[in-house]
Amino acid sequence: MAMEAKEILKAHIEKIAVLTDEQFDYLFSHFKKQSFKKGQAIITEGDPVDSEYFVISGCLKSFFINDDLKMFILQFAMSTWWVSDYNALYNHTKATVNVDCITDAEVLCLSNSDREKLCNELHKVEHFFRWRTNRGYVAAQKRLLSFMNNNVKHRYEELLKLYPELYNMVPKKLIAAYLGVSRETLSRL
Amino acid sequence: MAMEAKEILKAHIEKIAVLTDEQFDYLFSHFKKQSFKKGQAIITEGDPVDSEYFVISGCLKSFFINDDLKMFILQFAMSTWWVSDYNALYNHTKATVNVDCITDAEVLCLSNSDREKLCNELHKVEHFFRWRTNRGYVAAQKRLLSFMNNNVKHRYEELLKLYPELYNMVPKKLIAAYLGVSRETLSRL
DNA sequence: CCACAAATGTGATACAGGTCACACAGTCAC
DNA sequence: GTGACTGTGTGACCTGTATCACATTTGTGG
Repeated sequence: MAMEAKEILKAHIEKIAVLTDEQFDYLFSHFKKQSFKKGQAIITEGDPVDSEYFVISGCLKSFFINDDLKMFILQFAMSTWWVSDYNALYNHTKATVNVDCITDAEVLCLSNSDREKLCNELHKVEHFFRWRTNRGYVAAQKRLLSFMNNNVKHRYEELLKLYPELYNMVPKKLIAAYLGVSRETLSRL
Repeated sequence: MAMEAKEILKAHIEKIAVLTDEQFDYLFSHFKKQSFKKGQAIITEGDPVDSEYFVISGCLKSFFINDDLKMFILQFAMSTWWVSDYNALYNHTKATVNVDCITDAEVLCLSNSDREKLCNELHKVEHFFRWRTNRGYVAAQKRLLSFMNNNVKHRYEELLKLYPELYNMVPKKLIAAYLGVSRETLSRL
């Protein structure tokens, strides 16, 4: 099972940066495997954030709660996705975003300082993380455009086409919180 | 004037990555200075995209036109901002996003292949570009949250607080296109 | 298997923002 | 200066979505 996590991370990184076995083992030695139960919190608003998480199995969400206690979901995270409060992580501030588990989950935890150390020591690792953020940036821009351009129904269908597994895995009210509409409106399709 | 552009880029990069003079000169030799007139297009939908642009002076916008010919602004870009159609640039596809000039502008143009070459040759350059995209990613997430959480008036005030110079520099209908509302609604505050 | 909680569906109503139409001011070319 | 074009304000009306209220279904722990 520990082997499986290692293989998943290795396959994920190899698509972008080819590391020797020693390099990868060294990289991997900085990740801590953690298991969480459904509903458990991983990052809580107001706490300091010092790590990011690579999902092995299960489904997490990162979300924001506003003053009216309304929840907005920034991201669902499934196997091979990375998740954290990146604003807090990069700027060393307290979390404004929460991360918790929609299902039981296994993750690999990497601290910010270890990531920076590894990026500094291994050029190829820095290359990997540059690529990863590039992808995240492009995805965020696309989502922004979809928000401005498309109505709720269109965005809902888009989401389900991209991630059909969400339909059964997560409650509709969370999907509504991702789309930025009320659960009642989503229910009426 | 060519000197000025070089100084602006140098100061911008130095905040993150300390290069020797030779390294910076080498880096800089890959940038092409270009001047554009107000209204001129830099990236046009449907064309291939092979460069990104670092703004020295003036104001650009990147925007998307939907099927109903409605315009949505992804980003305004002023001095020291980077702009391109990053989706097309990274994935070698045709542009779906346009970039043009709101005012006369001077930019430094860097091709995708030169950036990748430089990132590969100089670890510190790769570090710089990783940092840059990290910032863009965090900004995009913040904007997404603001879109979901705040009404138009709030977002308008937020934008003007962050970039007061926009109020006089760009027409209100472009600000409306950035906020994702009609110009009439913006006009009524 | 029961009991309670969570999730989901649906009606009635309110309101923010879209759309269309028109007025008027500012800018620019000639 | 005149005419054309762009930018901006404002009224009237329409529509999508939020909100509140309640009913119904599904899930879960004991």
